[in-house]
Amino acid sequence: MPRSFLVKKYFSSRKPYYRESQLESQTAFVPESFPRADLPTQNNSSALTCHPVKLLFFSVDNLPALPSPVTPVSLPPSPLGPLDLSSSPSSSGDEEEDGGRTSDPPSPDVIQNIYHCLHCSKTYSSLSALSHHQMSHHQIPSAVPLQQTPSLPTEVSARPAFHCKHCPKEYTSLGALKMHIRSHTLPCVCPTCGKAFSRPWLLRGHIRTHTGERPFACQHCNRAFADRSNLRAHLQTHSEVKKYQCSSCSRTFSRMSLLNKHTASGCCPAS
DNA sequence: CTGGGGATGGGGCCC
DNA sequence: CGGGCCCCATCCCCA
Repeated sequence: MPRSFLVKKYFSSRKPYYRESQLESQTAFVPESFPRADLPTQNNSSALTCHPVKLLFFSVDNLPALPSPVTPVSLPPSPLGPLDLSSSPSSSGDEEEDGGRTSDPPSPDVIQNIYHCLHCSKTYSSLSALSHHQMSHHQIPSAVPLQQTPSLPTEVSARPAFHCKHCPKEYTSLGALKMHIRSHTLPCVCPTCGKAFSRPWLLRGHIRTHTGERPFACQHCNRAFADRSNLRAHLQTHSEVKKYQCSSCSRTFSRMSLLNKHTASGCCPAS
């Protein structure tokens, strides 16, 4: 479980999948505990919900163990009220992908106008707003890795570089960057427990943990798994010679992690 | 401590 | 270009 992660508010607008154009962020988030009954909207949870909701940051300390619908933790009321992370002085648009989040969860108090433009004195309440604003400075070499803009238009660079405004990562294609940004925005929200995911299929996999569905069956035994990767890992246990082999003692392991542990434990001091 | 299962994240590729 | 899927990797927990 991630040390900390974002929780988005769940809104049941029954949108099949994340479609930015059709969503508007609704709001009211219900911090964990996801008392669905208390949700501002009638939840209809059958459909996978995947939309760009605005989120709140919670540190692990505040979070309930999300995967389990239980453990309601009483989160501190959001200092943001109806969160409006993405709107800000000059932010028009541009909130699609981020809704104002950052990869490293800022403390909740970070939410007021605390995003300062390094190029001028303006401050914004959301990263997206700041980013949007900073576009106007994009001629200036960015001093911070916050831009999502291709660093090329004016200055030529050998290859395009699309920077994530939430973290230092950069990509050579806009598509890759957009995909990455979803890991910050987590647009896909589980209607059952409220947990948010970056991609619809991740959410689907998660939903199986609620439904108990296990579509991936092992042909060698009667076990079944909810995730193909786990089945694959399981299949290794049926194999005499496993996929991961210690280069020193030739012992094989079903998982890389087991081989790593083995190596770390001292079998292979050399490697 | 080791091995295995459960859950999840992310890049890449294909359609 | 975006959605969906594959594959790989990792972390946590439990027997």
